Amino acid sequence: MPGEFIFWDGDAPEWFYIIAEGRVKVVKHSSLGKEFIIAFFGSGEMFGEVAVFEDKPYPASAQAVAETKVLGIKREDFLSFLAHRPQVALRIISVLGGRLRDAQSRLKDLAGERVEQRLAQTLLMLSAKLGSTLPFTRQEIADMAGTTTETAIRFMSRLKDGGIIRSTRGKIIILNETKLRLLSEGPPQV
Amino acid sequence: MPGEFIFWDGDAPEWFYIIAEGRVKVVKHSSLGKEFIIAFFGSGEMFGEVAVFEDKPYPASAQAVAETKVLGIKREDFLSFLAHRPQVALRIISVLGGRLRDAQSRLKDLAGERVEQRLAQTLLMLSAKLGSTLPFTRQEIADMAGTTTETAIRFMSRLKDGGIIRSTRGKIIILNETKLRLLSEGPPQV
DNA sequence: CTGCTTATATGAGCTAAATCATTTTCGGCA
DNA sequence: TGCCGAAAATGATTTAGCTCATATAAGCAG
Repeated sequence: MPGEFIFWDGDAPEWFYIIAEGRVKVVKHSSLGKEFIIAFFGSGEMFGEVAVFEDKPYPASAQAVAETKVLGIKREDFLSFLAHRPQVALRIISVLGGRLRDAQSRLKDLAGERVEQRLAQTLLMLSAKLGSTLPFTRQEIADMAGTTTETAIRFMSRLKDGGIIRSTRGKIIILNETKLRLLSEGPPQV
Repeated sequence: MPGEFIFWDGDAPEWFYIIAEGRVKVVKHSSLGKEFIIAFFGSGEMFGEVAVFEDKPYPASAQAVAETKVLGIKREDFLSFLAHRPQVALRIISVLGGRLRDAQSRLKDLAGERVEQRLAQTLLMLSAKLGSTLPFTRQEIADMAGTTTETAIRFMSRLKDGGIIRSTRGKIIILNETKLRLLSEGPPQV
């Protein structure tokens, strides 16, 4: 069900999940309860692996966004399966590597770039994954970029005025990826 | 040699590295050239894996900090070695998982916590890895926490006054981890 | 159609932290 | 021993973006 939690930050990692259908967001909360969206996952993607492979509590919570069906695999079953399937293991290494790369790139952005660029980056990242129509509210975008809803709204309004995006409630359509990329690359250099 | 680069952001990933001796930092630069330190690695640790497993350019640069000896393994050699060593592959999955967990936790901090907490977090993370004596300048700490040198210095001065740390040039000794942990967990809740 | 909820929009301060500027301290080395 | 470059310290000022407050609009249920 939408809004339903699949696991909570801190739970013991019994299961490892693959999404059969629907969409899941993985979130962490700051000390003041502010939500930060680590990632969205869709059909065919796995999540909860970090906890499973390390046998430590889930480091974040997973929440269904749409009507979602997930496939849960028991930790031990999966590990023993993997032990005899080096090719699958390599595949997983590659997926983890990709996620690590993403995370590190976002780290740099959060640490060193300003909100506008982070927001632009976030939109680009999403469009690379999902295409030019993004089913997200400004609030969700803000929670991914590490800013506030108001700031995200203001930025998006400017993008709209500039003809870079179009949008309806809860949906953003990217019209001009090139311009967006320019914005993401820094202040209009003098 | 100290300062020497082992690879640069954007290079093709020929090699995968293990540190025989010394210390290496992995850094990324923001659009304005500001440095962000993704991680420090010491003896026995591997780096450069992300690029190797995905066969994409290195997403960051690696720079020797001290006199350092690294062991380079050719990408293909390592991959074919792994294909027959599921146990090693599992081990690598676990290392990557740990790094991903770290990165995501830092993401949340950068997005949602204030500098003081991020700095405290950074010190705690380092001390968990290296013990209570940390061989870093305030500048390096700042570059890891995503803040400025001045802000890091001011914070450290306060920690010193509070008896939480002691320090000599280029070195920080944590005296009271408990208090530091309190600081990292948020504003002195009312 | 009518109301109700949630998203989007916009203005006006306010504040944490960056920036800029100077000064002091430290440690290695000529 | 005294000099020099890097690290640390500290003050003054500025500003990006957060907060708070209020308003409009869009979708959905009854």
